[in-house]
Amino acid sequence: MELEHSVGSDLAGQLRLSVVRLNRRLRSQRTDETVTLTQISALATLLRCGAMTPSELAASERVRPPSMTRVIASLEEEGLVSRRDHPTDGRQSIIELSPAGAELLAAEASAKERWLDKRLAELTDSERVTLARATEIIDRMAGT
Amino acid sequence: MELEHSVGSDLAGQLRLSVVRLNRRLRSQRTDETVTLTQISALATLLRCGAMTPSELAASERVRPPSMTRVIASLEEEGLVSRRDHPTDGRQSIIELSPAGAELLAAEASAKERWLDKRLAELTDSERVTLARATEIIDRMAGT
DNA sequence: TATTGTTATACTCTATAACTATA
DNA sequence: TATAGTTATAGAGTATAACAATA
Repeated sequence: MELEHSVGSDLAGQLRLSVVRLNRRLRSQRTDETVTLTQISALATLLRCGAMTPSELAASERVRPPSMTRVIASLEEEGLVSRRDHPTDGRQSIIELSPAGAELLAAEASAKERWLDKRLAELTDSERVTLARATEIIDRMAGT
Repeated sequence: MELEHSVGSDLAGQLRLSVVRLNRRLRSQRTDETVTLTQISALATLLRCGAMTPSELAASERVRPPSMTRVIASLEEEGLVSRRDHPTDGRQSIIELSPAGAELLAAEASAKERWLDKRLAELTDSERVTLARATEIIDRMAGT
């Protein structure tokens, strides 16, 4: 009983390792070269929530402002976001998804030749439903 | 219909972002200081599969040998694993979970004060079951 | 004086390439 | 010559601390 509990039902530990290892796989399998997962995540937030300031984007992505400064700089270089002045506050600026950024996100969503898509295609409908529900729960837990 | 499909059913994209963001949270919320998630993952593999060579451990963890060299070196420094000579091949060595490493894993599993445990405690039983099933599916997909 | 954002710097995690030791 | 492992080096991703500009 005690043993079973400590070995078999450590959901936090299991989930933690699963996430760490799948994250590793996702990053290593990525051969795209143009954008990183971190950049895609920021672009997806801009698509979902609309234009916002760097600080707001950092808060949405749960990273610190200096980290987001670097992500935004790389996205600007590649033309995937654009920056405009804040209408009333000279310190702030507004980061907006560019048409190229929106196109890239759409292409990502329809590119079905990637590693994860292939693995998902091998699952049953029921398993995919479970994963879809899990992503909702995870997003809620992570505050995204 | 088309819009709904492209926005609502990109399971790969949703899962990818959920994993990237939860991984970020897990690493940033970690205040332990003694071991990293990467180290815990390696220790957990040694517990589950038993002693093995550095190459085998790298393959199990799906990282390259030089990456595992560094993980093992840090675990050795902290006394969480021990190394012994391979009985027949002078090139190889055997990495084994030490009693301190096993203790640390047990302590991790029973430390219920951490961020993820608190988030999980706020969920319903049904949601936790969904996550438990999802971890199994993910582990199968990631080949672990 | 407080806030927004950036720059400087450092650490973790991971990779590839080159090297050493042994088979 | 091939294999196991390490060392050297680099890049992504993130952080804290210090600074600049504006409020």
